[in-house]
Amino acid sequence: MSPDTRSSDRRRPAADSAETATALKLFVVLSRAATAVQRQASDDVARHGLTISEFAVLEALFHKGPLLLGEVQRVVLVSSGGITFLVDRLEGKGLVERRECQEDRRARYAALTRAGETLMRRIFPPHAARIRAAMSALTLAQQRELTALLRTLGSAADSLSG
Amino acid sequence: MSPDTRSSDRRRPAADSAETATALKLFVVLSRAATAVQRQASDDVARHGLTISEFAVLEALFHKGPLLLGEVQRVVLVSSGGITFLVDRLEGKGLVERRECQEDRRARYAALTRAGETLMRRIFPPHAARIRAAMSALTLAQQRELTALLRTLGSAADSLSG
DNA sequence: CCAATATATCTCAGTAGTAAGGAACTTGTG
DNA sequence: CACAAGTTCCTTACTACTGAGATATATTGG
Repeated sequence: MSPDTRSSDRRRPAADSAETATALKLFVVLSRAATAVQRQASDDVARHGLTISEFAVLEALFHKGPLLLGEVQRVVLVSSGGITFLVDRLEGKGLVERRECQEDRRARYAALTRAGETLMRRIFPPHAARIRAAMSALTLAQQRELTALLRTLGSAADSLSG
Repeated sequence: MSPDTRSSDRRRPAADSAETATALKLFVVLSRAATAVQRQASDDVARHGLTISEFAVLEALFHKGPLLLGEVQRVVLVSSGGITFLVDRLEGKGLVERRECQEDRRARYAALTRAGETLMRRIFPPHAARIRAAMSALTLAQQRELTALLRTLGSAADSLSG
């Protein structure tokens, strides 16, 4: 597509290896930054006996109301077996309940129980504040720029896999 | 420190919530981008029967030579039990071997075997090319900028945990 | 030198997840 | 209608870890 890549029999090894080195460095830094920020989130929710994935389910239901399990799965990005397991656990903790779906009897809703709703009202704001604190080494403008770059990168990488 | 945060009794809720929303969005986009890129890497090394973590160990030894297990652990960022398990597996595959350390008999080196060296010579270049492809939605300049922002973010978030 | 502490690896039990396949149900087609 | 194909969730078996504690060795201060 771009003029730089139209020919393949005359390569420029030096430029190629500079590109490779840049990409590899980015890969490492991206993984570490994500891990570091996730650890902040994880430490925070662990104080309430929750994992990040459990919290992500609660957060989706908190902000969007009852969702079909498949919808939750798409938000949380976990396998189908994983979402069953997650909702089982949250049901065991009394924070979430399954409800029937009239229109499609294969499907089930997940919904916050009253206890789940109460818990989220209490712990979501400080959790959000902790995420904000973790990001606060960057200015708002930098955070927006970073978000834009990561969105481009993420959707391009996603589309490579299907 | 900064002029905006010197006072705590007069807040600006609107600005606070804009900051929170930006930070939360960044958190989601960061996690997804990292997952998407890691999936590319993972799919690539899976063709050779390796996990990302196994490949990371091989790569460290390939580029730096024999390393103490603790040093490998710091590079790959897994628990102490995890590094033992990883090196066990790679030893089982004949790609890595443990060696004694004269100066400190508690410690052990991990080193590539000849088979490990051969394998890495063969699979590292196409792996690097795949990472480069996954990043190629961004220009080189954007990749460098992204790296700089992520480095800032990552080390700040790290220092919050100790 | 001895005791206390620190360090490096390993062991073991437990956990969060995946992947593949199956049961129940729905939808589309002849 | 009847049947094939698709979907929604669940089950099962497995995997890659983590975290706490054990073991062996090293270091430090008295």
